[in-house]
Amino acid sequence: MNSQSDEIKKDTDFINESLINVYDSIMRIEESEIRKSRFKDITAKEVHLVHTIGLHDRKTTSEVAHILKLSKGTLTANLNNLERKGYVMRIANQEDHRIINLGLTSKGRLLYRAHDAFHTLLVKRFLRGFNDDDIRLIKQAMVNLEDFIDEVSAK
Amino acid sequence: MNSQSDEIKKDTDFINESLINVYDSIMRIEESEIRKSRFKDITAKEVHLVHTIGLHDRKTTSEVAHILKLSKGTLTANLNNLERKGYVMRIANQEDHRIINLGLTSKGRLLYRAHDAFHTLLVKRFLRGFNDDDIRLIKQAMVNLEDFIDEVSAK
DNA sequence: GAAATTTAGTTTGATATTCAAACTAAATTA
DNA sequence: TAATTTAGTTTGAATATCAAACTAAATTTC
Repeated sequence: MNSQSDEIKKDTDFINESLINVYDSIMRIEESEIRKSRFKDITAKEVHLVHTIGLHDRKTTSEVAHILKLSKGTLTANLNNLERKGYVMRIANQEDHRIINLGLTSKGRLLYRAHDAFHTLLVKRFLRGFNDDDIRLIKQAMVNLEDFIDEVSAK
Repeated sequence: MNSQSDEIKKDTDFINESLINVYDSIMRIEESEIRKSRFKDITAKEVHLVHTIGLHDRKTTSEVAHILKLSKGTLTANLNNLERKGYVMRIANQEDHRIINLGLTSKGRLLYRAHDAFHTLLVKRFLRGFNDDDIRLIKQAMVNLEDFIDEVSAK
């Protein structure tokens, strides 16, 4: 093996370890940043749930449970907490009285935007120094990863 | 805003959502793949711990707890499970009888390698179709991300 | 159109995970 | 040698999770 391919092996190994390490750190930072702000009663998991509800406005409880791959019972418990803390609202569905649609309160939307701003900053730094072609290339790598995930999930 | 920068905004938004989505999926897939193999009694968290112990052989319990950012009590509980299942061993330290060094059993090393093989495949697919320059570029993006994480963690 | 079935969400009961603080035993320092 | 520090475990409390039982509403079947 020559030094050129050694170099590339080192790069792929680095990418491998990085992919493993990065997420835990992001979750931890997200929680600590959010707790420095006015949202002191929120965990990383709860931010994630608020993000999902904000992204999928007025979806039903079952739909959100499916998106997050949580059981309906677990989601009910989480919703109780987030409703009590004033971030999420349950909206009775007028057509079908079995259905509860979910939405964010104005406090919930504030949290959503604060979290979104943090992520925008994160991605800005992730892509720092890259031109448009580079960004397309990195996007393609993420598409590859999602394709792989879909493939393995489907089989 | 012109259509060119619209395009790039869409790419960065995609990368943003992707970064959030991908990890959960990877954890889920890892667990389901590992459970299809001969290691049916293992959770994703436990694979992660086995990976860490494999990577940092013969480290002390406190060192591993620090690496994983777990309390010592939590690690003790996890070690009890993994020792019972036969993946991890506690090795009494001869110089200092307070210290327990951690290592993998041969079954643990098998799991370590199976998990590693899965990750190698994952990264291979992540980098599919890219040349050496592209890979260096993607590595740089991961370095950017780790730098950002370090920066925010430090402050 | 009443009875049976299905669906949406909640409640319940059991199990897992985690942490901080108290604790034990060993090593180091005074 | 006594006091302190260190490494790891135990304990007790708080959370999170799931599957299964349950309730109420809607749909289907006869």
